[in-house]
Amino acid sequence: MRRRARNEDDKRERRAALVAAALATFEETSYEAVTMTRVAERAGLAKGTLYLYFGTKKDLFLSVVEDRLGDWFGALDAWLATSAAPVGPDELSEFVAASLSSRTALVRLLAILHTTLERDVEQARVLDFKQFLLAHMTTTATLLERRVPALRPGDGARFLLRLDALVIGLWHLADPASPVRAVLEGPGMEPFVVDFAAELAAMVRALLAG
Amino acid sequence: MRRRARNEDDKRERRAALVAAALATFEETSYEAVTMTRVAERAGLAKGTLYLYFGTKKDLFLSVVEDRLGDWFGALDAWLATSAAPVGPDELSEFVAASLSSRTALVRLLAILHTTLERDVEQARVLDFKQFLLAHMTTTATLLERRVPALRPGDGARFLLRLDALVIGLWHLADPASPVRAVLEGPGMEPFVVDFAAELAAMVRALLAG
Amino acid sequence: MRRRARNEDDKRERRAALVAAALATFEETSYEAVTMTRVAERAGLAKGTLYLYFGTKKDLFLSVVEDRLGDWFGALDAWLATSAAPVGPDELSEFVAASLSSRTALVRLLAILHTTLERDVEQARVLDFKQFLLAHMTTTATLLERRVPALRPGDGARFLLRLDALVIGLWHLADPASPVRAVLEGPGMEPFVVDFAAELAAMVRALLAG
Amino acid sequence: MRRRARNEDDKRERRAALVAAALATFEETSYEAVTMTRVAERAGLAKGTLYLYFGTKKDLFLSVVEDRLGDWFGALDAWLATSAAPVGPDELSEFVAASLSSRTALVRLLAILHTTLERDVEQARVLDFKQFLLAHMTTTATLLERRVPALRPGDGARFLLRLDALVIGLWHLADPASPVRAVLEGPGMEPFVVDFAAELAAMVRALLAG
DNA sequence: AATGAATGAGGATTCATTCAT
DNA sequence: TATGAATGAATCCTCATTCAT
Repeated sequence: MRRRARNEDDKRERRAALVAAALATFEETSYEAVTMTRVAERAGLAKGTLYLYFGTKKDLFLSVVEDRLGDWFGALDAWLATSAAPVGPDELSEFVAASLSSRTALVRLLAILHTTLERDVEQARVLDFKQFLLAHMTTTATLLERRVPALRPGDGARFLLRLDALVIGLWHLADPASPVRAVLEGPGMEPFVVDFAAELAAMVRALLAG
Repeated sequence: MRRRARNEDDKRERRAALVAAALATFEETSYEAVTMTRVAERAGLAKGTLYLYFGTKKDLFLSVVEDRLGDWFGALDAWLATSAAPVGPDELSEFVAASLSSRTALVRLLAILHTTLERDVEQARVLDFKQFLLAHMTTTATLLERRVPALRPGDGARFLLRLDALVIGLWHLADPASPVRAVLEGPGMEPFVVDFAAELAAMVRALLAG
Repeated sequence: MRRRARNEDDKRERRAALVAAALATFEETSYEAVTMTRVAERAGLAKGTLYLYFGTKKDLFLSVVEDRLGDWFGALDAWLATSAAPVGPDELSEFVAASLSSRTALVRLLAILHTTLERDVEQARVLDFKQFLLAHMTTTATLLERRVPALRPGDGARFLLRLDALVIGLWHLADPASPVRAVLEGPGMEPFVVDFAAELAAMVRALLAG
Repeated sequence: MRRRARNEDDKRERRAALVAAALATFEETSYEAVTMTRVAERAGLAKGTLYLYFGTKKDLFLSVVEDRLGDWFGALDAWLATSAAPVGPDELSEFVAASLSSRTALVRLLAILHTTLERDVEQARVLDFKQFLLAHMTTTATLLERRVPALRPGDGARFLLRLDALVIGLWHLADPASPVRAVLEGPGMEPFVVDFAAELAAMVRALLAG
């Protein structure tokens, strides 16, 4: 038996370790392939213990999303806070595309967030999650509206939501299953091949321009 | 035993009946909830007979997608062929949003196409499906480029692909699971509420403008 | 539609063609993997036609056994009829082992004859099969008793039956499934490796001597 | 819910109970007719619990074989260890035939071991099984070589393997399906009727003599 | 707090055989 | 005779979650 987590700090640490274990396993495989047993083992704990910290698998993964999303919001906020100079559509779209392309796990999670992770979850958990999102969105929206002239006051949150939609949709297209990938290598199939980063940048730019 | 489908016409008809049964069942429930047994029963045939026409559940549903997508492409093509007058971004985005909003089943299918229906399918089936798509896309792309000034030659196919991405992403946001829906009715959650048709129209317009 | 088999000769020919198709398919795969559809296709006929000639899959395969067994009995009889000189245990066991080793299909069929082919078959079909066997056994037994001094009058049939047992048992040991084969290649596993021909010859010799 | 098996002893006991349930069900029916559900029910456990102890149906039945084979090896070893007097071929063959005739389940399992139970199994499981066999064979072979003059040093293992072949082959002949049994009761069919115990004893004797 | 044994729902698929044409 | 469309039975296994200890 592992050392017991008596105080709040210990618990927080243990939660973080479990989230990290879930993330690492997810990065190697897929959401379906991640079993609660594997996560617990990876964290060096028993399955039952995992359930002391996260009530369900979806609860756990919503926490993984919070973790990764927090990381990304943090990076974006930091970037926006670097200076006070106006940020053009090109600059913003490039940063967004690059910062997301290098965070594959986050993108993959967003692609299943609404269809899988948010289904059949306790309403209270959803509330927590949405409030977490809301807090980050509000902060970042404000920063965006301040630095990006293309975004008028009140457009920040909408921009982030639309970005979410673009990320989800483009990832679906850009990440074909292996038999599909094989087919798309054939002649004439070029129209179906999507470069996630490039296309995301282009569409974000168009959005800011349009 | 049902009357036998001897000639090609009978068979085509029976295939169509099975696709219709699958579609109807899907419209009432979800992809997971559709069992091959239910589909067969609904069509008044034995399960084995269903497998005579469609090798797997995914094969069946790819055919449903082809059916619904063909229907939508047909509607779009017909609309584009109505006159020869230039079609503006507003007009096009409105038509697209309206034609898709009234085709919920199609949109729901697109939202799971790449993540579910195209996974673990025979490569040959994927090839058929993609060629079907390609044929429609090519036709429609040509019509679009002819009628829509905002689309320059060669932009038609890309437009359709980006539209696919938008549809998928926006549907994910616009169709929350019921506990999520409940949460989104709370105060301050307005930023998360997405009106599929309106948002799709807006983003398509932006895309054509940008 | 294939030319109809009107007279008895045509029918016999067609039966033979179907047996040959079943045998060829069996040689390439396994009993389970042989489907009635494949056999019919291979013979250039429809499945329904196959059922005009053989009531069940087991009926078909019993006929394949009759065919292959007839061939082997013929070879043995011919060998025994070559001269009138006494045949020693070594000679006989060598011939038996060699003639069976070169007839893999027959051996594989014998290995599943009693457990699979003879289960759930019409009694009438079994009677036919056994009478076919009996006729051959009687003939060959007589020849054996005449030429092989080690076999006293009345021992021929029993010898053939014991040979059947040996063939079945040794084939089971000599033909491991692939994961077993892999394990048997490991150190210390030599006792489990069986050379069908050699072991059969040895055991037949022992039987004639004992 | 059944009392939980916490320590190793409890688990061993539970494994044994499941093996016993499988064996009992097999004795009443056939391998195919034994469903995992029935075995679990018989043991008073849930299906999932059964899979906690045995990964697959074949894994379970290989354990049943180990159980029954261990029992038989034990009986043989005990018999061989009774005294130090030389054991003649007649004595040995009688004991072998009798000990196996009274262990129908074991014989039936051996008859399907190589064709069914050892097919499509994890290589690791096969390795375990073969090592179990090897251990018993080695022990018993040594005892045999010590007590049975007819077996020279090094002949013990081969004897056991040949015995396996005889058991398998003879059981196939001695246990006809019911329509076959009916046919064999007819006139002239006596050559096909096999008395397992008698024939096994005779062939073992011949083997030791030859 | 920690453990890990126990639970049990849930569905696609194959193919021998039949029989309407 | 020939065809091939229609039939339908039958079962293993996974893994999130619970709860006794």
